[in-house]
Amino acid sequence: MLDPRFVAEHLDEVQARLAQRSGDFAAALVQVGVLAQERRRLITETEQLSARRNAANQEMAALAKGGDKEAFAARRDELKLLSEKVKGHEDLLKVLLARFEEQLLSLPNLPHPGAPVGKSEDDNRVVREWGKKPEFAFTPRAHDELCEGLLDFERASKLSGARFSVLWGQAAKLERVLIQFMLGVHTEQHGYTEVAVPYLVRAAALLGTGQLPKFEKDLFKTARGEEDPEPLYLVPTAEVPVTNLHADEILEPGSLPRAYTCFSPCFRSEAGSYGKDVRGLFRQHQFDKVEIVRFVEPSRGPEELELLLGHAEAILQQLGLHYRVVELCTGDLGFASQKTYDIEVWLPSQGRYREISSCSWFGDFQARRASIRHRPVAQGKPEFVHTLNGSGLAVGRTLIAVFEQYQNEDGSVTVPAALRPALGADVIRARG
RNA sequence: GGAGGCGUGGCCGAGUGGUCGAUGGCAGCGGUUUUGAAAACCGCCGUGGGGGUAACUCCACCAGGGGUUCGAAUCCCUUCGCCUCCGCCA
Repeated sequence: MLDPRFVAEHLDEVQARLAQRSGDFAAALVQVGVLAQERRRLITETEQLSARRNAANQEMAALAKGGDKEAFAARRDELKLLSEKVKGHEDLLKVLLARFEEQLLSLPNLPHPGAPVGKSEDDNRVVREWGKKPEFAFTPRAHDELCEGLLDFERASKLSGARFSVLWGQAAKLERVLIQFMLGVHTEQHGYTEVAVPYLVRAAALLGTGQLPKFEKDLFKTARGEEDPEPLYLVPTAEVPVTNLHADEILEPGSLPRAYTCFSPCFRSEAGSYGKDVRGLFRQHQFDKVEIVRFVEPSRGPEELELLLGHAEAILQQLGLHYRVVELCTGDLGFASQKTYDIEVWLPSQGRYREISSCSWFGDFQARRASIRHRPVAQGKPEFVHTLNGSGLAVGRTLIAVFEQYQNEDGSVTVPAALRPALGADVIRARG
């Protein structure tokens, strides 16, 4: 959520910066401006009335002690009216505050001033490339044509429909080994604390990270019985439970930065992506991901993003996978993010780079929504932290990249050196 | 699922419906004392919001929501959470 005060006092600037995003927020902003003024007026009025009532009630206490019944009764009738007036104002204020917050929650984060301005992913800025495109003496195949029999979409469809997968044998094991490898690197080399969290969360958690209220259609929602007053949602990313670990907390001085890594399956309805990436593992309703999340001091935001990005890149480097880093332009930025780097891995069968990680700096946008604060100095005022997160990495897509970049002419796949001991094999072959 | 109990500030723990945002203790912070430390003593020590350059001031919050009342931490209803006993169970 944006700072309500800042928005109210800098409507033009906010309008200009949001205009760089995709989507139209002009109308919502006008609403916010009007509501902000109305809010201030109503608060002042309500509080003045309450102050009057409070003072009068103290006189009542004295009268009650004094025992002057007539004066007490007369005053009481008068005060009843005042009390009702206060209640009326409080009700109005409650409604207005709810509307104000609703509008604010619908606004995305302001793009960072340094972010490249653009409309779509074509305007993203390439930051760097790492490694070399693998050369093949044959036409490279798509991942779902390699190691035949290990990736089973027919049976997945029987169980759950489209966009699910079943992995057999060495593919299943590779998935597990990749997870283990990634968690190992982040905990042992990058100083992250591993955490295991629930995969079903309340709406409040999704509100905190920004998936709700706007993107409910992208989520899987569960319900206990016909009418569930508090439905739970399947997590679309571990970002949600992990970031919200510190919701409604004030972290004591010296406790930042905090760095957590978490494996989780991720569930996404992929509404609106019909016809996109329908083949193979690339876009699934359920996929595995290792996430890295950082809670940091606001002044450290920029360096922390570079650090986090480096941690995600390290996985690809240790696997020897060719990739590039792009900085998202303002039009391609996610709802909650102010600055994002995507890591795109090279897929020989498609002849292009595809997203395998997204590393974002949210400023205090999520911290404000989830109320995650820290105390910079003992006895000092709490302030919002900055949150960052990134995929480190999407496991299924890493499996795709390994398959494709390490493929052999006979359809087998050479195992990257870093994974050989854990996998217990140098080559993965078609199912016998 | 059945029966009972409990939810107060970082923690513990008071609080006959009327200056209670809340006594007290612990922890924390600052200071005095000390060669140093401990102890002792003094002071500070919740969050959000409104107004003000500021000093400061006002409002709200005693699990959440609703109600009674001139007035609610205190009474009533309700939801949630925790604990104990019984049942069921991976």
